[in-house]
Parts: sequence; C-alpha cells; structure tokens
Amino acid sequence: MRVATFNVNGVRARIPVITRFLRQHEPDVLCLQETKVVDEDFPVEPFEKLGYECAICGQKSYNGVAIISRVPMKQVTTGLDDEPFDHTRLIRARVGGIHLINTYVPQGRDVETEHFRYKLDWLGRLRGFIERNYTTRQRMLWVGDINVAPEPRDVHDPKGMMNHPDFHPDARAALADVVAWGLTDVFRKHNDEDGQYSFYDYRNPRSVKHNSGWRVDLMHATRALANRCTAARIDIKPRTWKRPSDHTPVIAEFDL
DNA sequence: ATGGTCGGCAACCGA
Repeated sequence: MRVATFNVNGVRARIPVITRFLRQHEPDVLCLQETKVVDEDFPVEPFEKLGYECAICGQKSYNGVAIISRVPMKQVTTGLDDEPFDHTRLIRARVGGIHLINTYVPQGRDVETEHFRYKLDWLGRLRGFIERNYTTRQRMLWVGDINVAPEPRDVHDPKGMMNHPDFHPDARAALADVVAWGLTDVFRKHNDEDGQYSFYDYRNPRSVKHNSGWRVDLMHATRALANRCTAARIDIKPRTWKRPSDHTPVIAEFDL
C-alpha cells in the first residue's frame, strides 16, 4: 500500500498538480491539508474520475483536511475528542488495514503569542487522543502537516530558526512527546541525510534555489506498521510544476 | 532588510 501526504494550500487551485501527482505515483491513499473549502464546494469529480473517493472536512478560507482513497474507507471521523475539537484539522479513517490519522497541526504564528501555546496544547491533546483511541500493537499511521521540524537536520538554519514556532525547542518537545507514545518517523527510517525538505516559504523567492526549506510534513507509524514500511521519500517534482504548493508531497510504501 | 508571495475572497488574514 502506498500512502502520501500533501499540504496543497487550496485544493481548488491545485487540482492540476494533485491529479498529475496521482497519475504519476498512483498512491492508494492521499491525505490533504489546507484544502480551504467548505465540503459542498470540494471538487470531488476530478478524484472520482481517477477512481478515488473523498472523505472531507473543510471550512471557508482556512484549514481543511481530506483523505482521498482508491481503497474503501470506513469509520471516518473528524476532530479531536475534547474541545476545541478543530474538526477541520483532523480527519481519520480505517483504510486498507491501517488506522489512518491526517492532521493539520496549528502553525503557532509566533512563540510569544497565545497561538503558540495553543499549538503546544494541541499536540498534547493529540497525544491523549491517540492514547485513548489506539494501541501501539495496531497498525496506525499519523500523517500531515505537523508544523514542527523534529531535528536540526530538518531545517536549513537550526540556530537562526530556534525561535520559529516550527522549530522552537518547546514545539519539538511537544512533538517528541507524541512520538514517545510509540511512533516511528518512517521518512527517517529510510533517509539519513540532511537537506531533505517538504516546505519552502513562498515569501522567500530564493528558498528553493538555496534549499532553504523545512521538513514539517511527516508520517509516523506504530512499530507494528513501521516494520512493514519499505520506502519513504519526499517527491520534489511537483515543486517544479506550474502553480506549485509551498509544500511538497511525502510518500511511503507499506508491505501489508 | 521583521522583507518576500501565495489562496481565498473581495479587505485583509493566515502561512
């Protein structure tokens, strides 16, 4: 089974990029973040034409998550299990024999603001959610735009980024606490090198050229599932296509 | 250089 995650920054603006990606890689499941559209206006047709069904939870202008799958999905639910639920930041399903969670973790804006506190709390609540709903013996996969780069090798300028909400030690500790429940970063299972990034800020016109990126789009599996992960990679090609997202897809293969 | 460019949506907000 092949699973991908992609922060598309507006699903309607990105249909040509997403469908080209689907045709090229034929993932069984594609998790989207920042769809930025209410469910009634979600463009399901281009996905259904390619043989995929859509589980969606969006809102106007901001946030929004979706699971696009060509294998049947069941038990689709949205949101955390305590308030604020943030339904448009978490969607999960049982698909292809795995328990899949797709999240768009709050970005945090600035470490001095309440938004950063909210992000840290959100990751703490996610750990509780995972503890209550899963066991480490299950084949569970947590993917999405996590908005945290786990290690210094996951950002281009670790010292300069220390006060950034995606690399601040408190953010990394909050992520590490979720991971410590019993998860493996499947990209890191198969890739040791630094300079492998999934995000390049639109606002820095030279970020791609200078490889000034971040690895914040992550896939974490329970050991029961990570043991069966045979490959994981960041697909840089969509970055070179017309109207790219500032994020790039991450793909993992599982022998199930 | 506390800038820059996007998407959504119709003035700015969020990233």
